[in-house]
Amino acid sequence: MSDQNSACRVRFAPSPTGPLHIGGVRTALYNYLFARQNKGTFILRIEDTDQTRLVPGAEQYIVDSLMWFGLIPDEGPGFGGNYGPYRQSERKALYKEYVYKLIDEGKAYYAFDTPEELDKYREQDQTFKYDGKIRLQLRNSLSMSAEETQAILESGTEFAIRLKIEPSQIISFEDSIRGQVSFNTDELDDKVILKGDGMPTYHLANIIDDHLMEITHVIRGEEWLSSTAHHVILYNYFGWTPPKFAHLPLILKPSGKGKLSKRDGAKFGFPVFPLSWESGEPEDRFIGFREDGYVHEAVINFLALLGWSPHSEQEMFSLNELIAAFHIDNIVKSGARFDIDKALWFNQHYIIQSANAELAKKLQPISEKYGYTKDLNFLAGVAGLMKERVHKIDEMITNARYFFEAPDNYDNAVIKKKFRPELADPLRLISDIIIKSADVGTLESNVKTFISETNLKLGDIMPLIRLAVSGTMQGPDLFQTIALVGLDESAHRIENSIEAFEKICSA
RNA sequence: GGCCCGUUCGUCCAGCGGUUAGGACGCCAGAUUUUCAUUCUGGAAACAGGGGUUCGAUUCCCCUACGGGCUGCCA
Repeated sequence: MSDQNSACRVRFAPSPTGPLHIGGVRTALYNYLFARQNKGTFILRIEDTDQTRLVPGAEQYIVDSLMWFGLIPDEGPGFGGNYGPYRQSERKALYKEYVYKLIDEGKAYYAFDTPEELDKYREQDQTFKYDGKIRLQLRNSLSMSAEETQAILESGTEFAIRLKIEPSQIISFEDSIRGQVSFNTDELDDKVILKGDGMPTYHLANIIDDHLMEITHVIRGEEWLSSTAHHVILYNYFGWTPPKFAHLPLILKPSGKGKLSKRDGAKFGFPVFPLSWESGEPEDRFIGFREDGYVHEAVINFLALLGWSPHSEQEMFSLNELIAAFHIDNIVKSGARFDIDKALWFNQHYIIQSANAELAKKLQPISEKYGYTKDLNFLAGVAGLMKERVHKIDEMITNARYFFEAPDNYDNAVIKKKFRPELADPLRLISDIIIKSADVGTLESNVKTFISETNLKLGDIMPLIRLAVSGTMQGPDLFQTIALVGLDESAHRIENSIEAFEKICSA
């Protein structure tokens, strides 16, 4: 139990630049599980240092998403806590104080090169890197005299502050998932740590906040592994002890290459965001798992197993079971392809497990979308009959429209195979029996008795009744279906179908 | 290009020197069922390649190949 730590504090630190990606949800989940298991603290920190990429509503979306999954932060904006503020934009002054300490100690320096100049260098040389080999040829406080630097600073020119990386040193750290990872500082560039607008970059803000918020374990995506060397250097420069790092494998596209991205949802036909998102821009609309008919338990279970293994044969985990079973050592090293079929399978399982009344509540807005006005009681009935034959909530309606309106067409192939003119009369009689039946039980026995007395086989007439009532051969128990549709309504549907059947057969 | 990380069935995971290489999703077949679905049973399906180390490598080391990430005054 190497990572057990009763005082552990972990954070989920998303950037509010758009809806929270499903990979981000998994990162949040692992952090949450780790915190809960160790009786630690799960912190939400909003990393909004890039003012240009800030998207209104994104922060709220992040919070809403976490709430939907039940991953409730112990500290964070709107959640309280003694280490705030939890929005980096509100901590701006704090970072400056630290950055100037670095300047004073010669561990960072002013850089006056404009972004445009740097772009030009990169255009000319693909391998351009702002580092110790080249910095004396560029415009910064290391290449200029103190007077010159002072003059530029006093002129009010915008400047950045860069981290000064010392040459030829080996920076290594222990990653809980990957083991020892090392970098040679010769490969590292002098990262900008304070931008022209006075905001820190991720690297600076991140380590200052993690230190000040007493974060003990940094559990984040693998895309941060490369820059961890810079972070370790920063910790060293400040004389702080770095937290433990764990870099999670990425979630990859189901096919093809690269990590799963926001556009992949539309491309592959499944959601990549927890909740639906709409910014106003027509191109910036995405359906969420919730709106697409997934239940949060399923998404969590699926995500938990994408990159982590319980080392047992157990597949189904509630959030509490995950808390008990989770362990960082069992996180997988390699990237995991996103497989929507598996998510669908989990979803089906959790839908079947759900109480009908619960499902009815989720069904109501969907049914209204289709113009149906049925009460929760009725919808619970639909849920009861449909839940074990759907993968998504909405399919309880889209695959069973016959509970809400009479079918407007029939499965012709079956009719042609099963219908004969002699069956018209029995169908009419059955229609009568249905109307006169008191409840499902008597309905079923009445109809079955009639069928055997008429010397018909169940297989001769049942498919036709089913078709008459629902239009399709796929569906729940016929008698229960009839009962829910309504005895009178079902009887009418059967009467009305006879003519249609005759027409189909003569065509 | 450079650096870092990775590589077991189509996919997600087990395996941590000696196994008939295991489970799950998906797929196929069968049973049950008035249909569909659920459920149950069975089946096909993998250690990237090459060198070492070892009595013995899927397991340890190296190389190659492939995949991924980073390489921004984005996070």
